[in-house]
Amino acid sequence: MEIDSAAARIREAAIDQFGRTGFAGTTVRAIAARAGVSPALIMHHFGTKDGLIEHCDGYVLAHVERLRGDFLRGETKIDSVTGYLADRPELLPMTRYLSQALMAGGAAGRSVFDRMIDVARSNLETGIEVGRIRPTDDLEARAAVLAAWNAAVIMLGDAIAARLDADNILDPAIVDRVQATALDIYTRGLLINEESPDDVRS
Amino acid sequence: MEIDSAAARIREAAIDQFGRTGFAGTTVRAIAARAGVSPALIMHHFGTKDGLIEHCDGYVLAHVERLRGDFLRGETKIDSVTGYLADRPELLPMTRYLSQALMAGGAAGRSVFDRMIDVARSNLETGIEVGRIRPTDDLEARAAVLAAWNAAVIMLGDAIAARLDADNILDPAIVDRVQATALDIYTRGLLINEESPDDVRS
DNA sequence: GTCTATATAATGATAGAC
DNA sequence: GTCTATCATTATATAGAC
Repeated sequence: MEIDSAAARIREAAIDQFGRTGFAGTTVRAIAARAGVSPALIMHHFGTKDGLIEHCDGYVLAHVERLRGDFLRGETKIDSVTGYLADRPELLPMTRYLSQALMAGGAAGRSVFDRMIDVARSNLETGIEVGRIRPTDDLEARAAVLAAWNAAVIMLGDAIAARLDADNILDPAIVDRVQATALDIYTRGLLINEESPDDVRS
Repeated sequence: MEIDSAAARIREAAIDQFGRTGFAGTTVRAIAARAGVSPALIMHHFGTKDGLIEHCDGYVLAHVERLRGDFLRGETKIDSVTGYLADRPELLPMTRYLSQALMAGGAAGRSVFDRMIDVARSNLETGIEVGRIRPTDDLEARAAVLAAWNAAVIMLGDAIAARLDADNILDPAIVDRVQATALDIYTRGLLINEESPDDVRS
């Protein structure tokens, strides 16, 4: 599929629109209008609306897996998280898309979340082995909670950003503040003595 | 509105169904079938589908505010979080409903999340004053992140529970494990020295 | 209050021209 | 590959009987 072909424009429009208004809340007409094509062309290329969703699922999944692979193989030079995100504007609509997939309980969302837990667990194990992360009795629960916390920042990104006076969660200033806040808690904890956690929960 | 009146049954069915399949993904027919009434009766009582959503928004919001008020006034005797949840089975569908509202970006979801941040901030301030919580340079960011983390456990509850071999996030065993995990990190932190946080993020 | 029947609009999908 | 025109279905919403 070539760059800027009609099919590619449809896919980009679909990822963006599904990410904004959800799967049930997005019509193929809305996607067609945004892509500047007729609704019929979408059916021509993808068969059905579900076919389009499956295609988007696969595309987004492959894209994030590829970025992750590049990073793991050391092929990505990352000076700062902020700069990394700025160089990849497609990540904002894609994170929104994945949030919707996560909530819809569909195959892609569930697969992504399971993968996030696997990755968190694997990183925890490595970190514990080399002595950089505290051991735990319940590794699976810790991996699930950390994966959920990371997903939360994506899913509630717009609400968090709005509260911190920015447009979206990938705004450089917001990324820095959220990152520093999480790192601070991960490094030094939050509570001074071992009281109830209710104090920080709503 | 009396207990078990048709309007009450419609409301319960609506909260449950909206929570499962989202606002756009839920039809008034599906709600009517679940409540055992005709679709027309829903329109009779609530005018439009949006009217029904607004009613549910207000009902859920008022319910959680009331529970919170009871707790703050010391009128709720809580032996354990597990027992508290077991005594209030309506909280499971309501948390699902609020998750959908949060994702849909609607008034209720946004209002709940803003309120969660306010509560987190207020609790942080109190905790810092009395010396039980470490101070921070960026209280607003910390409050937003903690609120998002708490919301995450609700929004991704089903996926977390499935991964930990349970049916839903309010399962007693899961509540205990998730609670213990969060408390552990809040109390003792996660990282042993001050390395990059990338190791625990996906 | 509650129903059946129906109007009206929007949606996913198809047919066929170019 | 891409369109216009249209179908069949489903959705919200209304009318009016009981």
